[in-house]
Amino acid sequence: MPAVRLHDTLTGSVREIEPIAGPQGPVTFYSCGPTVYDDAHIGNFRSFLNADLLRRTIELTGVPVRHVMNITDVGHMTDDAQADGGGEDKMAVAGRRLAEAKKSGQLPAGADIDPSDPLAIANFYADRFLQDARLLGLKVADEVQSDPSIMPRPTRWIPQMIDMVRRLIDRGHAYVAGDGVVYFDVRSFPDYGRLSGNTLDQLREGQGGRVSAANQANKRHPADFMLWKPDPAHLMKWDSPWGPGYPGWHLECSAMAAGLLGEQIDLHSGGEDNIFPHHECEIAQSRCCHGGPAFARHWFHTRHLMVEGQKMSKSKGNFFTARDLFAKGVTPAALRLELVRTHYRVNANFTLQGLADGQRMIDRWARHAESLASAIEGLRSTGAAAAAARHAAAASGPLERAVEDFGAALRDDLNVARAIATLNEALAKDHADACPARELAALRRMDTVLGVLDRNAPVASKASEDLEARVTELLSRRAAARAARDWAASDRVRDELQALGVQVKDGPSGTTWTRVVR
RNA sequence: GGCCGUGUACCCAAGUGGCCCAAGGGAACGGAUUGCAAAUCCGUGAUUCGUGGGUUCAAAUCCCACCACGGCCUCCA
Repeated sequence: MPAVRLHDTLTGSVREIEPIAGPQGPVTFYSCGPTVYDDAHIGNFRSFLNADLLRRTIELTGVPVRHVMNITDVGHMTDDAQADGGGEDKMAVAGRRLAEAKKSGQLPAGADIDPSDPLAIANFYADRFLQDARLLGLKVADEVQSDPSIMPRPTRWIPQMIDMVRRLIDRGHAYVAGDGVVYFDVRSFPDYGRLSGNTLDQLREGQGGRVSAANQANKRHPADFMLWKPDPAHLMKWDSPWGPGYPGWHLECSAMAAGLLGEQIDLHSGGEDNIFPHHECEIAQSRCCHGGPAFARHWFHTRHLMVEGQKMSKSKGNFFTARDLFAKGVTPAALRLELVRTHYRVNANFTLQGLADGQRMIDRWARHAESLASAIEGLRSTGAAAAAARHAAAASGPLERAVEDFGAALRDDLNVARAIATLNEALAKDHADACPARELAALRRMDTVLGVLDRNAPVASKASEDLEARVTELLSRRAAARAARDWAASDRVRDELQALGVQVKDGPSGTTWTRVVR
């Protein structure tokens, strides 16, 4: 099967993925994962899910992927902007927030953690992230259960980071400044700026409004970034040749990618905001430490997610977490599709309407899967050997024929919209003569990438159970009214259900209901 | 100031020189169905691609200018 063609941020070109290990793979793929000071929001998940979509697309071509995603549990500083570390430790901020939540009884049941223990805070949010990620079908979050190394935590990689700092100093790419901080010397790496376009002569000191001249005094160049900060007062600290302190925040990915995947890797992903400075700095560190022509062969960056046409940011407070939406009755399938259906190199606009649009599409796919399954079951139970033989000999059905185009669309730089259109077109075609087993297999194969058929149900919770009980009670009242042909009473109950956000459907085989997302 | 991305129907969105009087989904509308609905199924739906020029036999697709929106330039996915 042809290889996946993918855009690469570094060269700006679309190229085939050619695994370092050879055409049979595996493809080595490192994704910048979440920080665990708080719950991940849907913008984070757009980036993680696009990485997941990429790895599933590669796997669809028959090439295995070794996908690593870190979980950043080191408490970095709120004012990392100052590059030499400043402000407050984010883990401490999270701890204070948790302590307050604990006091007011807002902590979820069973979450009895010590808000002064940074690792406990990190683990608390990491567990919640993994729950969300599994619901959304992030494959790496499933794999981590049998292979913990696949989602590494930087707090367990400090020796490797220290080793990298030492090597960078030895090779003349880093120095200890007057304030005792170890900095990377950007002028020692001529390619600095190639990824982001922020070359040293173009970089404007403090253009982001966050770097003050005073904090630059100790550095040889304003763009020099911190590798190790000695700070005995820091919440999390480790011994090092430069005194007890903590590592710079770019270092963890360089160390873990090299340790788990190799000094050179095939793919590296992150959100677009990671391009600079994070990935620019990673490239500098990794290449200067390990040598070699490249760090990652392909850089894969997902653009930001807007919400209802507005920029989403923590400060604006217009962001949703995955859990917020699950609590509203949004299915993981709908959220997954909504976050992945817009091409990764375009800003996506997240809307409740879009979520509903996608849900209808998924429901149609799911109905087809069910009807195919029951057709198979029907043939089996009637022992229709003749029909089975006819099906086996039948020409390919519409879904089976769509698989190739579906895959081709995805292989073309992840053209999800075209892939979905291919599927929808096939579904609208007549498949009366097609073999249901082969058709279902084809649909399932396409779903190995989309990943929606098996997560198309609302997430159960205490609230959803309460709602269900209430709805069941109202529905039986309505059924009684309908049996008595008391339409007025029946409609009153339906209005009541509507007020609860429940849509009633009377079908030939009884009444069903769904939650309306508002 | 530098780097980058986007502008296609009411909404989301594909299309990157002829197969485009432009895919797919949703909404809307019409029909079937229904106690009435919802859901479902069938059908309708842009002679036009931010604006203005240009190149070409041929442009949504290439070039120029302009307008608008978004991202990054050391917190951020």
